[in-house]
Amino acid sequence: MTELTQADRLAKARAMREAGVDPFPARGVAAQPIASITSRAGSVEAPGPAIGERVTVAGRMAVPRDFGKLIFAPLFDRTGRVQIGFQRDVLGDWWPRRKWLDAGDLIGITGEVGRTHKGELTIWAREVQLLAKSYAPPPEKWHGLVDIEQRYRRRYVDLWATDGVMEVFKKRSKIVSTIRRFLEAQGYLEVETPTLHPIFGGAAARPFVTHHNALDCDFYLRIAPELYLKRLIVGGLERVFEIARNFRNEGLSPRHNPEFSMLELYEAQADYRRMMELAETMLETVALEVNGTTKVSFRGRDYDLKAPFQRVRYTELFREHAGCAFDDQPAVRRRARELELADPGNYWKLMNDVFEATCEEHLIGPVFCTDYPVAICPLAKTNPEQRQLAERFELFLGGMELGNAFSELNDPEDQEQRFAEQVRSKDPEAPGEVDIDYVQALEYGMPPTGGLGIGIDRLVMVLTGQDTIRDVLLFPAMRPSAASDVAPAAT
RNA sequence: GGGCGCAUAGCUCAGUCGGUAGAGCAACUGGCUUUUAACCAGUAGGUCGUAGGUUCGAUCCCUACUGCGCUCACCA
Repeated sequence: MTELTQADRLAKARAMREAGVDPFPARGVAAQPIASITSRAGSVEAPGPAIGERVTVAGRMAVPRDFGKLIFAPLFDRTGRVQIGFQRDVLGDWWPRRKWLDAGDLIGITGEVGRTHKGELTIWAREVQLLAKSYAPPPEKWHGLVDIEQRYRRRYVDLWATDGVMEVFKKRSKIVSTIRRFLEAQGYLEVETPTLHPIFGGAAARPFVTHHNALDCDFYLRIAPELYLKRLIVGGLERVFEIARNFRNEGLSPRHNPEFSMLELYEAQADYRRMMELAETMLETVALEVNGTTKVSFRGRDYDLKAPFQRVRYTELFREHAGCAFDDQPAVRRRARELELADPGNYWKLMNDVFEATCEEHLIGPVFCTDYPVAICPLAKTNPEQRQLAERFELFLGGMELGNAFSELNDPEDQEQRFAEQVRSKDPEAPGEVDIDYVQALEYGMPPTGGLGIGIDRLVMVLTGQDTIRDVLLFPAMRPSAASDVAPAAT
């Protein structure tokens, strides 16, 4: 036992066992969802069909209000909350056992649906069953869990103790399932590709490294599923998607968690224009499905996810806000010095730093920023009309990158050269060796393909109005708790 | 990694210009059959994050450490 257990609760459990009652019985009760009862009960003026009905509910009991011979206590399950009324004159033999119950206990109640004098919907208990004793007391009833660290560390408490938390995660689940249905309806196949990668690629990020004992070699936790999914396009699956957990060894921020979920999809015969349409239609559909509206409020600003989204060219945005052409090297370098940007040692990286410093704040959106300089797009096809540009876009909302897409580069020779260039750069975020296996896949022929990535966590942030990524992750990354906080080993 | 801030009862917080601490809720005892942050009376509960230092004396002042929050940096 840990310091969370309260002696009086433990003592009650022992008293129960002595009386032949198991505080942790093997089986639960067949209970109806509370919401199914409250929704049928109607109003005080027009009581619905549930009134008078005998029902069984199960859930966690909140703090009881004790009147001596009458006790009221709220009970809640995953669907809702209802008041339970315990009466001495109804409960008979069970009545003395009421003292065994504490706030936070999991109980099952069978009783009649009714109302109090004040009209509150109440289930008047006839049978009470303790389903599991709660040794640790719930958080303070009015303030709830306010310590942010504790909220994340003890999400299992936060989910029911903090208003709105469960709602966010239910919505997250609905967002993901809506995306699956949307893509399946378009003939997409959901696939799973490796998380352990011998070479990291498909994005620019520092990887986590791990070791496989039997093979005695290092693996990287994937930073993106991209290169495996495109192998499947070579394999002829033609339309694939994966909702992949990616791992990037980077700092934490309100927008970054070291492990995060990314939707990536690839479609043969498509290009980045089709990906734009797919992205905006998908977001519009998901918003309507989970929120009933395309309007969202995020970080104090209102947005409309109704398709089509605005489109703006990277190069035009650059000229407008950076004040020079993206390929005017002397001017861009001058601008970078004015902005006091550190020189990354590579012109195109510097140029993109200037872009981020001057343009991203203007990408309120939802907006597609299109036609990136090809030099910063190692996996995207060159625009046939403008050889300096790639067929690529990023989707922004509120200055935050939500998505990234391009017409996939399928020329193996070109791809090999771009990989080789990355390796030469010695950039810690670029792979250390050319992914020959991927180049070989392209040598068999990959059809013209459009690919799209959407950050699921960030999309959930937008659709649920949460400011930080940690509020849409059930268990956000945190430093392991200090030894003193860890429960001592069982004795 | 840098800066700023926080750490006191199970929870939420107050407090001590340096003399080892209080409230509300939760708990416990008693009362109450219509409350909904129930109420009334009483009881109990704290190595004041950890380790040093200054001091007659530290929860308070100083230093370091640990954890967390905000922020900057990092982050396609």
